[in-house]
Amino acid sequence: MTASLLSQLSQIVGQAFKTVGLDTSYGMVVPSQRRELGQFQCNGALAAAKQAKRNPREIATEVLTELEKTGLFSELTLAGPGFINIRLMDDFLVGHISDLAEDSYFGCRSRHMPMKVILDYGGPNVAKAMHVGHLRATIIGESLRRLREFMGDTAISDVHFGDWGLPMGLLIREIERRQPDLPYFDAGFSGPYPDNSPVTVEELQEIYPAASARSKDDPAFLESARKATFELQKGRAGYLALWQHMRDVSIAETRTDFDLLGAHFTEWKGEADTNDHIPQMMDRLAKEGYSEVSEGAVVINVAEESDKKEMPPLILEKSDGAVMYGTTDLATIEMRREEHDPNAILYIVDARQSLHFEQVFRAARKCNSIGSDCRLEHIGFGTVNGKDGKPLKTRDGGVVRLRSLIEDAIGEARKVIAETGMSERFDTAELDDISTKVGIAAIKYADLSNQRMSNYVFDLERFTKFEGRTGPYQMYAAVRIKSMLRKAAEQNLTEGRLLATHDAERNLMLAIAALPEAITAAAEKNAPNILCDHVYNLSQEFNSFYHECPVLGEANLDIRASRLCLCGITLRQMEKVLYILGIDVPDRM
RNA sequence: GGCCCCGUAGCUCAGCUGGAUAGAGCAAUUGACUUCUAAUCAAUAGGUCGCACGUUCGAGUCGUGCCGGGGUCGCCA
Repeated sequence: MTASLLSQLSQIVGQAFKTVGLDTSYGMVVPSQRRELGQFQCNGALAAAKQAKRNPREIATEVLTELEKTGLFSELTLAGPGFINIRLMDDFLVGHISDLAEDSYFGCRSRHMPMKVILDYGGPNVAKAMHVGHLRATIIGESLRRLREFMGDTAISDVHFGDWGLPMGLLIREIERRQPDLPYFDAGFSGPYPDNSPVTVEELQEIYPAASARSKDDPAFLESARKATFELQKGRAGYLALWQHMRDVSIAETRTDFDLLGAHFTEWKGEADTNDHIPQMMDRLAKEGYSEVSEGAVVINVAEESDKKEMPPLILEKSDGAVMYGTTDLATIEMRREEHDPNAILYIVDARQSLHFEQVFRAARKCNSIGSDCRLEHIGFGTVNGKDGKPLKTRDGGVVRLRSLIEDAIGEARKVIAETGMSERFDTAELDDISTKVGIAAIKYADLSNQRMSNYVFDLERFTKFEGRTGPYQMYAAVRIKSMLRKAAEQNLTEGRLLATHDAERNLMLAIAALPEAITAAAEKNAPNILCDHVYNLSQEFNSFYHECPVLGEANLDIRASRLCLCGITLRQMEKVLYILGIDVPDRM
């Protein structure tokens, strides 16, 4: 496996520092901020000077002398207070890219210790249509899952269905209020219950808001819903049967959304799956003295002496006997430990739930629900806002459904595609396919390219402009390569040994070589926007290359074969990174 | 009020462990299509990095304090 270009260079420069009596860590090399001065730079002489109390330029000069001996660099200069600017010999660069071409992971796995990671994202709820709030969780979560797989980790993704709290009681009572004759509410009914759901998912989506509203101005109704929730959790047969129906139709509905967004889950578990585990967990926590009764509820005190902020206890059992999502979250951690023994559990959930997760994580540590070697991390994200800067709403103030968001994007894409005159070239089926891919890519790239924690403005017109920093721009670059390679194949042209004959080629190679650092940084910070930056640079360098360097029409056969090879590796990397971002590239557009 | 997140070009946003002249995209201006897809490329212009102190040879980046926006703070998820 090939080490990344930067790590190789850092090692070489580090060795030079060592030779002149300084620590190798000063040899860290980064891409140059000023391309006209070099391809890479090392600022270590400044830091070393501080430490050794010496003149930085003096140190840099000594290092330069060592580096010149290697014969790997075509240009080495000392600039400013002690910056070392570096340009590589073409052979070195070309050799490195040739090595990468042999590695389907472009050197990204070379220093990574594979681990087992559980990603918890998506988080749809029974009866509620998926809405804007689920967009980021799904897009970011899926991207992080693909990133993990790319790095060689075992990635387990769990949709963690919201199917066990008070909303279930509200639904049961509201349905009973409307259809009291259904057998589910008759405690004496001995079954069997009907095979078909008494409610459709569309009905549920109307019933839930109605029930929720009713609970707010009818305390008796709320009370009865609490009781129903409790009874459901205790296993009342009729309620369970009705719940199962509601859950089934809701899951079926969410699958459509997840399919559209390309989200893949290895597990379709939910809060309810913890129900059998909860009693023994509660027993243990009580017996070992972790939980206590406070104001009629069973809680775990998670405040610590050193806390500057207020830290409310985690409530495991409400005074009415029902459990809460903190309870199921804690139980889920224990069950995941037993089933998977993961190295990390990542929760891709709205940043507003950070307090909740801090409570749960503290409780899990305190109660030894999970080993200290397992990372627990809340990967929060900001809200999706409208043009007014406030969370996105429909015109009449309602919740924006995820489906309509996606459909709007595809519609917008279709419109722009029609304007380009593409309808002349492709048939309806292909146009549909391209519109879908473009629309989804527009949404995803716009979402992922923002820093996770920031809120962003959802502006379809801007996302689908197809100019500049958008998903479609990247797709377009990839499609151009595909088209060229197709033509090359038709003409029986073949790839050949890589050469560097033009700066546009060198710059493209440098962009390709930068992937490992982008992958590492993206994984460390759980930040897909770093990959968006990378693929954007790659597309830009390719487009420059495309304009300046003819490929198929190149007269020199060695250069032509080399350029074909470079196009091939560019496309392979582009498609891989776009795949991690969840973006599919059509063959033509 | 406590705590968390955000504040960078007219707009939308990047900025890695503190380094040279703070970067992209959109919008504006100018050039490049008989040419491998112009959904592209090349160039110009645009800035008191919210404010003030502090640490440092050096701060958008680190520390403290303010200001502005958003979020959150015990039986919803």
